[in-house]
Amino acid sequence: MKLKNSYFYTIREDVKDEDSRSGNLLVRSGMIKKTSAGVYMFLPLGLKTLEKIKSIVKEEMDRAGAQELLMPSLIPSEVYATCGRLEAFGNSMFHLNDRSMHEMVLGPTHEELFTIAAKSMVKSYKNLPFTIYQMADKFRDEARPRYGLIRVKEFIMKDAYSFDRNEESLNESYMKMYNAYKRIFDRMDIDYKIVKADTGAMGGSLSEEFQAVTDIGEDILVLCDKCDYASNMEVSEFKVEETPEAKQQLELVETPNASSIEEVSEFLGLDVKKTVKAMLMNVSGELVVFFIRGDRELNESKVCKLFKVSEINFADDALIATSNACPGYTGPIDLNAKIVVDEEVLKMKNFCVGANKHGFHYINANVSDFKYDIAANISTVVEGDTCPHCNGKLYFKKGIEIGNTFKLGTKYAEKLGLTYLDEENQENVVTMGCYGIGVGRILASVVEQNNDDHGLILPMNIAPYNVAIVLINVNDEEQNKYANELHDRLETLGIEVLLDDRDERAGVKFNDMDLIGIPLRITIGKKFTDGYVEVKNRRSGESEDISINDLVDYISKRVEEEMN
RNA sequence: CGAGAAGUAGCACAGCUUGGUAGUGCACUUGGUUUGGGACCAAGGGGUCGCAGGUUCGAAUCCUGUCUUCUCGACCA
Repeated sequence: MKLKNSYFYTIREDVKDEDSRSGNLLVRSGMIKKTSAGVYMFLPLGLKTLEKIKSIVKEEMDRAGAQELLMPSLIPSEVYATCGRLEAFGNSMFHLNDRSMHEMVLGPTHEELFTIAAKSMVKSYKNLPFTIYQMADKFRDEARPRYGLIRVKEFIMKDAYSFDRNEESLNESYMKMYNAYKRIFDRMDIDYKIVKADTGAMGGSLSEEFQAVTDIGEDILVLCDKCDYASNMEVSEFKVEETPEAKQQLELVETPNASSIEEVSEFLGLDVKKTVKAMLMNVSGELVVFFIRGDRELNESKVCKLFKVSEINFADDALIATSNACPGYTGPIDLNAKIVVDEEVLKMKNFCVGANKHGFHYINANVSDFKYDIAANISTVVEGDTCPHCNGKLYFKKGIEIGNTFKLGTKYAEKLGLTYLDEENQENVVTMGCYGIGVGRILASVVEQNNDDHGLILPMNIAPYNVAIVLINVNDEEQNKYANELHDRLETLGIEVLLDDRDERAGVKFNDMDLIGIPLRITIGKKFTDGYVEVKNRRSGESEDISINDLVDYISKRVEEEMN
């Protein structure tokens, strides 16, 4: 590609519209342009980069034996109504009507359509297993688009779906995808973690997220400093230590004006970890009081799962008044409301709780001093907690979800009637898995993890071009001729090359090539008369003079070395 | 959806308080001097001041409404 007479521009300064490093660099390098909040154009350079990512994903999908197909984006609403997802998605789905007022939506994800497609072909156990996938636009009306390509309303997702006769076979299909995902992200040199995640409304048995580690990540990853335990904070476990302490006698103490946990622990001179706090919540209209250790937070997703609801809220005064709970001084002893205690509390000894009486707490309380309805794991991990698998300490990092693998089970197959006949002529429901990758998020993550003051630093297999040729003096006929020949020669060798033949100053060209992140740069300039050109590595900044006799071989070798 | 801020040339911004018909830097065009890390000089082109209404002899400026964008929160298979 030659820059003269092609679509190419860069922006010298940061734009104020972008709130992330990657968003800014992608806009400034002329790869993308925002059309409205959360919607972007992919310009030639950006599309080329995106296509590189897509082809790596496709290669690995095909290697894992998956077949590509393409689903429409425009879908009748009924399709989503069948599995109750019209409500589940709510207004994050785009709705529209066709001319005869049929209700349609723009697909936010495609479980239903893939299940319907599978029905056309699955009759017998002999047809299973198989995996199909697509690379297609998804539409989600995000409340708040953010961080460039990270959170957008329209995006390209690779979504794959596996179909198996049972859970055991699903495990095999799942592992194939899981390993394909590892290869994909390894090939792109992404710093990522695989974490256990919430199965949420999808209701499957296992969900794992592939999270690119970056500071603008929206998820909190819980990691162990000793073993490979990794989990999304939403579902993270931690080990609860039993305190080897003799039970002491329950005692009512006066705690005037000490209603918050901090105030109580300070007033009584107690470690916050020796206190238990109450969370008064409204669960489906009923008052439920949760008891957790004083320094922890209630984990909303754990609670939602426990009660099989989609949301919980704080209880209002009217609801609290249905019990003898006393906000600020609520405790489990003689409380007439539904009580849920955290499993951690079961192992605590001689702790402090509210006395359901204004200005009073109990100290030296123990589990045997009160009754409860449910004991469950309902609190959120904090940094420094003990790893549930070893004795390591847990620490946090932020991540961007770039991939998700999910054991769906039979939910969609059951509702949509996807069944097969087994060897005994018995009808069985197909077991499914689904596997997503956000292609744009990969690009954003790669940029977020690979940049410097000059711009992007793209890996060889993702960069839109492998090599940039900077022709310093376009008016030197000999050099101009050589540059064009070199460009053509490299192209015939299958190396993607960008020739900067614009009539610009050297500094402008250098800065532009740095900004768009081309891994190797050949500079044809003053040493050309001695038969040398300069080859510079974008990432290391190292450069060396190479004889034009060895140049093509040298470049081929360097490109091949860096290509994963 | 709740709270806050901002919309003026392709980009970044000034002007608004105190109304008088729009400016700076970068980018762009032409000429000249330059030429290995975002050159300099000179002359130019480009703007319904987000949109609609109101006040006024006169509105980028004051008032009302509306749209959009950004920030914080809620939401997020």
